[in-house]
Amino acid sequence: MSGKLYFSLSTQEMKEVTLKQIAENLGISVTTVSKALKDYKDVSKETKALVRAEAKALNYKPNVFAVNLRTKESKTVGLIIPEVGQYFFSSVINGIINEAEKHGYLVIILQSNESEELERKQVDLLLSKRVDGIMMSMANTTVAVDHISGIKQANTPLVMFDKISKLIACSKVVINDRQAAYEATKFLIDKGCKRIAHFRGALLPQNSIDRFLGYKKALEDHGLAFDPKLVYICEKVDYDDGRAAAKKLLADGHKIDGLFAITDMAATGALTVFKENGIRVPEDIAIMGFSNWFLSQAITPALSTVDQPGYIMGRKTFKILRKEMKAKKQGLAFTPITKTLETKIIERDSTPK
Amino acid sequence: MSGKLYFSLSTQEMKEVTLKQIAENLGISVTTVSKALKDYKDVSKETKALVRAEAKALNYKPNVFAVNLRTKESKTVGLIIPEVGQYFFSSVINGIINEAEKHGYLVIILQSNESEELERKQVDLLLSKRVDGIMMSMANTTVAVDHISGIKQANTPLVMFDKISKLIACSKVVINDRQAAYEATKFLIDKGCKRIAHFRGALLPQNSIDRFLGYKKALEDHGLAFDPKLVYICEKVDYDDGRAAAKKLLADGHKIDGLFAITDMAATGALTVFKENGIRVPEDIAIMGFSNWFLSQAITPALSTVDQPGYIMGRKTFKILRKEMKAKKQGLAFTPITKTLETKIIERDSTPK
DNA sequence: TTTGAATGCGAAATCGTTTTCGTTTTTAAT
DNA sequence: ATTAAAAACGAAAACGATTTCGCATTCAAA
Repeated sequence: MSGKLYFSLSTQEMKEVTLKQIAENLGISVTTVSKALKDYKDVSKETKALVRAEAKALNYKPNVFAVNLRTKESKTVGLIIPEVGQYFFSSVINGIINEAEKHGYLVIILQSNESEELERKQVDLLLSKRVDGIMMSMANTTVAVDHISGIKQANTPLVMFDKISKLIACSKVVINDRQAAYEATKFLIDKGCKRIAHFRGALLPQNSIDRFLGYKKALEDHGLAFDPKLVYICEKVDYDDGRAAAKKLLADGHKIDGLFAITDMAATGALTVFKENGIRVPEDIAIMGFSNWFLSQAITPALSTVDQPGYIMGRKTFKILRKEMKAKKQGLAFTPITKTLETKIIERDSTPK
Repeated sequence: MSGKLYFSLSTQEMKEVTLKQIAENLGISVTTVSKALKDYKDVSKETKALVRAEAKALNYKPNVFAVNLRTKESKTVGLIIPEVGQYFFSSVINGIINEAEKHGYLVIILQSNESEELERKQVDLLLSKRVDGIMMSMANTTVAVDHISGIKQANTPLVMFDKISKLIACSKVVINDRQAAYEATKFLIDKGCKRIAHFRGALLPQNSIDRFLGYKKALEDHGLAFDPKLVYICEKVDYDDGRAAAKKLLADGHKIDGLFAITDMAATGALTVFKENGIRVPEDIAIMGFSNWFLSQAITPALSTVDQPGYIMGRKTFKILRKEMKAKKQGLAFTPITKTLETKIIERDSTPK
């Protein structure tokens, strides 16, 4: 496999193929070459054919850097999420990437790791990269949102999803967290639960608040007393948080017969703790999760939960962003759209039949 | 909140701040402004201060499109993986993004969905976007690899990880799948297993082959007969595949006392099927998974497995890519590096003590 | 044959930075 | 006062594509 056997130009000396190159080869102007490739009507059929053939022969690829500069767009969009590793977000990413690719857009992904400071940096980064649009779901810790309104001020299309801020006037794709939580809690009540605990998320994010409010309202609407002592906070809403909260609940000596956890992960954590303590699920305590995480059916007992359509949310988010980018390009005004996606209760074995 | 209360320029009329703008305001040349901002030594302290102040005042941000065109680099790298949703890959992504951001690089993520055709398109896309480098893990179905060697031919730095091809001369970050599988199997043997089944991955990917070979070798080295009938294929190596394979194994009537599955997901699927059929784990059948997926400790019994360091793999992958990008920039030659990461056995409850 | 409109092509200006070379000015040395 | 060296600045040419004009042809109609 000696290198000498192969025809190869040193990478140093091989020049990129440019419009100029093609023009020279054909003895015509760069202008005409450009127009021919873009199918302008003031170029003859014959010339077009010639140019295309030559372009193909030389394997011409337009220099995006130059195109970007001229057209002022990059066909690239940015996405800021708290964490790639959270299953819900990875399914959103999935939807976004697939939809974006379909329309020739590439996606730059950044994660805030739930930090407002990082989130700010990332907005700056994306803006300075001059992406054509930004999609984001806020970090839990974000309180001030001026960096987000900064996106709009920079005249960059923006769509928020899942963790949104009511203070920002932009398009949004969400679920009705309050209603979904209400229904999940009501589902437990309908199954006969009388004392239902809630593992909520951090204090700040809107959906954490909304799910809590839905839970509370459901209790009140059905004649059950709301007891703030039965509400535990899961900062990171993950498995370990769920375990910790469950241990605390047990240590506090509260007698409950139902639990509504803000995520399937937290619910799973609680489930294992209950099992370890000889508490039967669903006989002693019924559990409702939230998200329909793909493995909630794999644990024992399989988790009843609320289906939160991440993939669809991702696709919808990009679709709306694209609308806004299009409008901007055409100099048209764009009125923000808010899309609320449907959720539905998934009944499995962690709630009584 | 009437708009009239605010000072605001219509987005149409507000011009971007450019070097020219600053130069005019200060009555100096664009050249000097550019140099001042880049801290050239042939600009006086005073002028630099002036320029910086003005730049700050106008909130000047360099136009990356122009910078890209001049410098021929985008400070953006591409990443192609089979699926974002697979936990192992999402932890790799995590490592890559964090490391990249640290050095001012942004990451464009594309997923092949295990399709060679898509993978080809994506390589093309990334190349035409002129990313500074590419990181990739191959799709299961990829056989021809000319599109991958095309990356090197385009003189674009490339690092492959996890699912690599031996046919490509590029840097690689991997684990020793064969050895890890050998150790996992040996672990089962040491626990007393005599008839060990293997749920392998698809036929093509190298790591699927290697894990199978490690399994086989371990059997042979320890006086156990290798029985091809005990090897089942899990095409997508996920939960459902694991369930399907386990059902098939049971239906085939094979008596086994151990199972080594190619992923924790497949192992979990098998585990649930065994439990459903009254088979005790680990008493009747011991199970070893692979990857140390974060929830393998949440299922019952907690899964013994092989820890595969995804996050570290991601970081290392980007680090090597950066070395290569640096070398290219300086016109230096670069010799591909292959880094093999350590794995380790994690003992939990799906194997006997 | 002349006029008018099509039709086909290209020169040149942009997009906003970077960088190479000069040119000018200042400073230090003789 | 003269000269050499150093310091500070700018003109202009890239980078590669897009697009607006204007200038030639060609062709059909009168």
